[in-house]
Amino acid sequence: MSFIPLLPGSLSGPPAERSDAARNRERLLGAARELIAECGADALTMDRLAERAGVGKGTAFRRFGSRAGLMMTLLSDSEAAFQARFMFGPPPLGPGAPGLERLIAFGAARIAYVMVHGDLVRAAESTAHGRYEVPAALLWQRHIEFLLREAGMDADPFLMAMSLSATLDPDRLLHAVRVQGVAPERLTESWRELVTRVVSGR
Amino acid sequence: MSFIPLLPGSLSGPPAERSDAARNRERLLGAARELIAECGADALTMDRLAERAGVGKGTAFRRFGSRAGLMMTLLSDSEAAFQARFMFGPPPLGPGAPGLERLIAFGAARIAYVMVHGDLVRAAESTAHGRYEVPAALLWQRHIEFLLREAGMDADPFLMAMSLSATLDPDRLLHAVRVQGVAPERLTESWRELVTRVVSGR
DNA sequence: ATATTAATCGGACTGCGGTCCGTTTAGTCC
DNA sequence: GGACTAAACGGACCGCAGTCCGATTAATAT
Repeated sequence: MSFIPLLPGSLSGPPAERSDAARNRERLLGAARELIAECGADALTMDRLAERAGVGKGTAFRRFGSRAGLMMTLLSDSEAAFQARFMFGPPPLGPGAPGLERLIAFGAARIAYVMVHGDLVRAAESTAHGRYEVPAALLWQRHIEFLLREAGMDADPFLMAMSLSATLDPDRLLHAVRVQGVAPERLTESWRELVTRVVSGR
Repeated sequence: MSFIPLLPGSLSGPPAERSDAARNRERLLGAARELIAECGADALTMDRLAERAGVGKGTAFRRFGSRAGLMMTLLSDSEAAFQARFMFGPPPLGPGAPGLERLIAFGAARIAYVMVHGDLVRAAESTAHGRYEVPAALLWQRHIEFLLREAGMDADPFLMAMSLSATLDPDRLLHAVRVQGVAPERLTESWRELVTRVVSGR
């Protein structure tokens, strides 16, 4: 008679990670955080990362798939927290407030988020095939679409959500602030104007 | 006594191009058009281009600066024509119609333009430093800003123009059509809704 | 024609993201 | 402990955009 193994396998997760793989992942994440703290996210190359972590280059790619995948992993904590805030948190960001107010709050929060995690977000989205397939971006867009419907917008909420997402594109936001010298509060205010007009439009 | 040379120099242009340089530029442009016709713009690499043109790689870069520069050169004719249409052409695209109608027409024309020259436009904008510094994109954004003012928009026309430009971003438009299967007419209609609400807003 | 000079030429070179594949090793079963 | 296997390892390798610099050549002055 044999007992059913409790931990690895069977409980429908990834079939457990080998110890050396786990160790190397931690090494790589640590090295990545070090390098970013020292030289910024833009200067992080996969070669340097592997060298710093004392690991082969192939290992770095097998763990994270790509440079963008690594960046997403580094962001995942703060990103999950952000998602939790607008999906389950207190109003006006979370449920409980009218759609328009939630939209305004969402844009403001996203702008603030991008101002903090800018380079990381940009690096995470700069994947060759499909900048718009990034799960987080899709979720945000669907959230905007939902809020638009909630606020009574009837004209093609799907494409309207796409347009509004484009406005919140990290690349554009960072360019406006860092190159054109636009104050973040001005971005927030403009977003408020935009969604107000779109929702209560015509 | 010596006459002032008529052609090269003096008349404040680029100091004339050497004959071999001109010949190589034509060769490169021809080869580029061939390769794009055969395999599409995405498959055009600077190595293949130089090889096909029977020219060194360095020459290709000196002539056009970068891959994006080459693409811009290839587009310059149709782009100039497009600019002429909305700056000097007949209404509603050109001057003579109310601001809002010109805005609507502009978006429609730009969407149509991107549907035709899609890959080339995308390749021309995918320059490492500054996707938003591309002269044509700047001109479009300023044109939108001007039309917004014309239509009586008072709330931060600069940033509103930026948002609307983001909606017309070639990358996003092509993704919507080619990956998500959105019909171009639907994009045009959504643009009409968007600018109408933004202009006559609140 | 010859000399001068400055622009052009071409291909070797760099750094990058990403892939491949022969080798090593962790976990398991006896 | 020893044999087995599937996974992980690592670094050589690829294609790419872009740079560099010694060799070449077109235009000009003599």
